[in-house]
Amino acid sequence: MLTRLHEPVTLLRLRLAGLDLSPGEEKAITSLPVRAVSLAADQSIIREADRSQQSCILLQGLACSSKVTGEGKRQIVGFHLPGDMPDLLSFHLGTIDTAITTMTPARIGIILHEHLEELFTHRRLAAALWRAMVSEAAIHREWVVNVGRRRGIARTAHLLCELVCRMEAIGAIDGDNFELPLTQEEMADALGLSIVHVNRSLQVLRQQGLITWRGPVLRVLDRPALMEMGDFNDDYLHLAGRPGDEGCPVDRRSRSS
Amino acid sequence: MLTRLHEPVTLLRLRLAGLDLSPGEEKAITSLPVRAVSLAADQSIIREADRSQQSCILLQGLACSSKVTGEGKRQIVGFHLPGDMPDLLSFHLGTIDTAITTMTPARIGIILHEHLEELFTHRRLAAALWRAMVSEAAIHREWVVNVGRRRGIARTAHLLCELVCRMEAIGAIDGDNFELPLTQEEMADALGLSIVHVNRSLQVLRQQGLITWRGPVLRVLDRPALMEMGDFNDDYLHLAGRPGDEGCPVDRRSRSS
DNA sequence: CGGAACTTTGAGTCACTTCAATCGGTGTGG
DNA sequence: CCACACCGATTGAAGTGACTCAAAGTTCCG
Repeated sequence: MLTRLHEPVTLLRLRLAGLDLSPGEEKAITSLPVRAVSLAADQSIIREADRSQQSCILLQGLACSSKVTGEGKRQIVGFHLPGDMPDLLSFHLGTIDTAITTMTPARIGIILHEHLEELFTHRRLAAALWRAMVSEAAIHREWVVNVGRRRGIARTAHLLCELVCRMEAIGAIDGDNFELPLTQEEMADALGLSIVHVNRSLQVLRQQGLITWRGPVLRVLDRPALMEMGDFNDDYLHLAGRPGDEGCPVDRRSRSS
Repeated sequence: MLTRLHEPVTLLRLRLAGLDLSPGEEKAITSLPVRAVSLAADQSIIREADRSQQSCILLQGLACSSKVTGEGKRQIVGFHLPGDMPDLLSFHLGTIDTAITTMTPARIGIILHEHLEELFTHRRLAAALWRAMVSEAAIHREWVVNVGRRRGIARTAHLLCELVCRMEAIGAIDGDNFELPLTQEEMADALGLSIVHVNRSLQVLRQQGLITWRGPVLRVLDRPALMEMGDFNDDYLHLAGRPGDEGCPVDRRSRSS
């Protein structure tokens, strides 16, 4: 099904949060040809064949990027939420060095690189994509710290905090509840821990009254305490509307195009 | 000392490896105003004050980005070699969430963001900077895997392999020797290990005849074996000249500007 | 009701850490 | 030129966080 951006536009907008678009920019986004595709859980998002021809935007559902070591151990290196463009880098690199997999049933919008190029001709849109890319890299850096220097319990709490904040930023959180349909195995692969250890870490968080996690719904009972426990500070997420995060010079200028 | 790009240009070019520049692009680079600054080892590269006003390019020496946990443990999240632009992201984000520190005496070139903007108007140069950014992110992802899923010895070997390959890519390697003036403490902070364990891991690598590391000079005695030991594959570095790494569509097109 | 997938629990083991001391090189002041 | 101090590398030994193995308990779903 080839369509124009309807719901996607609202998502793309979230990524550009804080930007009021000029008519030209508006049009560039809404006229972007996008093919919407539905996927089951645990499906690879990347088809070998057309790697360097297209990228996608996650519309609904949860996905992750992962790599596997020579010993067969999997490490998830990042989660993708609705509005993210997990394989945007293929546009610039021509290859992708991670597997990108849905973790829930999902819908993605596929955008051909030739069309994506259009967006890049708008400097402020290009800058917005830059910012998305750069803040993804910032998340990776924090993950290195998390996996490298925090022990199991803090590490687990930290990841939960990140997910809460990111979910919140895209409005996918309801009070203190939100859907987090991850298995403990997936948590383990994201945290560089064993399943058993994740299970025990979560028990501690529960016993201390910080969270509840029954079924797919995570409830954060005591956010400050969870952040404390996870040594968490959301600066690295570069969420919109923070002082010092004004974006690049291009944005601060009057609208062009 | 305000200067024009002399030696820096050769470095910037390395980043763009494989691109033959048009006269316009050539000029954009060589006319870029750059202030060269010499720094001692263990100096912070970022001065609080002008964070969002300028970025730098590392001309000589070795630097790293690091973060510190609430418990005071340091994690190095990436190394910077000559030619890298460690704080390029400040151009897009306005803030930097890591400390950037010299690890040896170093020279950096400081470029004002207003001048950097000039480069971004050249689409192929902008694309080249994108690629630099994106491949840095790819390195971060591999670090997450390394720290999360490989044991001490493999982890250590893997990092050495990365440094060898990156050094080689910028021509900073002589045969199998190259200058790697890191302390074991710095290695430990990069690997998420204790100093003691790094020391013992290195001993294994030496005893197995894979490396020699006396003083600041690392010699790789058996590269294939070291790569084997470190479960290393250099795909993620996206070094120039690899099949599938043709860069983005902008590059594949005829020169503009 | 049965089976698959996930969670939870227990117990033993190991990789890695921490603590603490020694060794070796290098620079400096006397 | 030597004594001392400092920094980094190395070693030993004890402790522990996290892993592995294995089994049992749950939940979900056809």
